[in-house]
Amino acid sequence: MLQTVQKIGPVLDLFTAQRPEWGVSEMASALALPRSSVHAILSSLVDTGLLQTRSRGRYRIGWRVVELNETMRSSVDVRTLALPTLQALVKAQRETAHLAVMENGKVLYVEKVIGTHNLIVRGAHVGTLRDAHCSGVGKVLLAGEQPTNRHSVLDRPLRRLTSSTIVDPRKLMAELDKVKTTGIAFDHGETVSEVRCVAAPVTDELGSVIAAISITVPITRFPQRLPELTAAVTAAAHEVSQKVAAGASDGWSLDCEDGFPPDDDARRSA
Amino acid sequence: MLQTVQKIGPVLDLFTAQRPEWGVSEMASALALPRSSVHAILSSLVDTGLLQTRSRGRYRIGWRVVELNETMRSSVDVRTLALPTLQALVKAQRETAHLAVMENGKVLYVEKVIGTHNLIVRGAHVGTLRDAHCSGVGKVLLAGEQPTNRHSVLDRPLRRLTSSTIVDPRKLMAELDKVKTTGIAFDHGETVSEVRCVAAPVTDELGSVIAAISITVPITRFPQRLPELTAAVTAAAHEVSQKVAAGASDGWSLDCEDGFPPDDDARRSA
DNA sequence: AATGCATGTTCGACATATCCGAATGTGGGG
DNA sequence: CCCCACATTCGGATATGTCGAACATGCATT
Repeated sequence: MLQTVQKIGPVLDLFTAQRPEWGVSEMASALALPRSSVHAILSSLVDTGLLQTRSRGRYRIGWRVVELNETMRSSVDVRTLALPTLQALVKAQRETAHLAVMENGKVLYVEKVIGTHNLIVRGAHVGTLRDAHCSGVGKVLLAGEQPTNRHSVLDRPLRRLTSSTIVDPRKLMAELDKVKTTGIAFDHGETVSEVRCVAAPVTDELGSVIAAISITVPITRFPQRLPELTAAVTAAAHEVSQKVAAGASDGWSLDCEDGFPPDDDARRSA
Repeated sequence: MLQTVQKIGPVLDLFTAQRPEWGVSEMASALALPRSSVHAILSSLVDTGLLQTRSRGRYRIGWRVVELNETMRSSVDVRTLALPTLQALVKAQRETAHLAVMENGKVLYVEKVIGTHNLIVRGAHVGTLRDAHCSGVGKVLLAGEQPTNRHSVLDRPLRRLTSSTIVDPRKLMAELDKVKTTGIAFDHGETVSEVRCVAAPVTDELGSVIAAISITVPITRFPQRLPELTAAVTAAAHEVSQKVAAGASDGWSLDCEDGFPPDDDARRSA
């Protein structure tokens, strides 16, 4: 493993919406590294385009990220495939829907369609990583993991967020088994007391769980809507799973046409 | 400079919409490197989250990119600020609009709103890098560069795409000066013969050109709409520039609220 | 204006992580 | 069942990153 490359992880972690711009010294003290070392990392990242430096000595995320993000979208991508389904789901149910994937033992929200009915559920922005044990999507994704990977989450202490949060590993394991067999997970206020949610797994052509769809409602509307939401989320998840299995046989074929040569040549300059 | 980090540039370049997935051997031959070296790079990138490996030995772009992209958007970002303006522009003019920035001497399209009127202008996808000398946005961005940086583009041969393409550096330099003074650039079929376009610069609070807005029309509709489009694009560019200058003093302030602790802790696992 | 400080950037010798050929796993097809 | 292609691991020669200290640069204060 290239330890030098691994060093960029903690560096990239520092760039957040709250603090999108960093200087060398600030970052050096944040990472407890010498200024010169941080400078080396940052300037190398600028060179690759992952970072950029508009004003002298101030570093922010670079446009290469936009490029990669777009590449990811236009190749087969759960987000792209799921978005129409999510929108239909939200239109029909009028509640906020999420699409999430597992990222290193945590839940990463990758798409979100806000319900016409309400605007709640802040704190689950696209791009945020959250604990997996206390949400509908989290339990769906955990249930779909190999037992080995489950343990990597279950072995460390489960943080309590509300009185309903499952903090006992044995109880959580039992819950996950139930989710695995029923194909549906609920969040009975395990993250935020007043919020309920229903989640279902998106699978690939081999049946592995690759993502989760959820729909979120305030506790007040939950009981009477439970059956309908469960059906709708399950249906949506199945629909997306089928699209995933169907594969990328869509219209991404021809991109570069007349007047725009392939342009594989020198992108980097002196 | 960390040469090890620089090595990831060419690797990331390989991931395209056409070929979003790579194995070690394919990439080793594409890069003319030993398999073991490529493997080291790839597995390190997986570790940072920039890549992921769903099926064994197959590498694709990782979710970290989504995270960074979203961070970029939610911090002050030309795209976010410009989008409403672009949409209004498109709605009023019914023609396709683009937002582009300069990336290493090339034009990078970062936002695009398709006109209700037509669906032309393929080949300028969000995320694509194009030559700067032959488009409206390119000339606007070049005109806004420091003379030094201008040269890095002007010094290498200017590729001819149509009969109207400016390939003489002296003529281009004159054109850029005109653009600089008038604050508007045109593309008279310099990229694709049948396509005309009007572009204007977006500036930051210091007056530096940081992006360009353009509106694109087929040659048939160009003459009679020229004055109107020029005015509209100029107005839109000014509007976005003011938003940029106004800064991030919007609503990005509070993100994490109850039930969602900051979560700066261990994201990486063993 | 001039001075000082804080921060970004460069340099070079030492320590160490990377490189790459070869050996070892691993999965799929004949 | 065997074989092949590919991904992955291993280890010693060597190129590479590290970090303190010097240098440069921009900003704020006197």
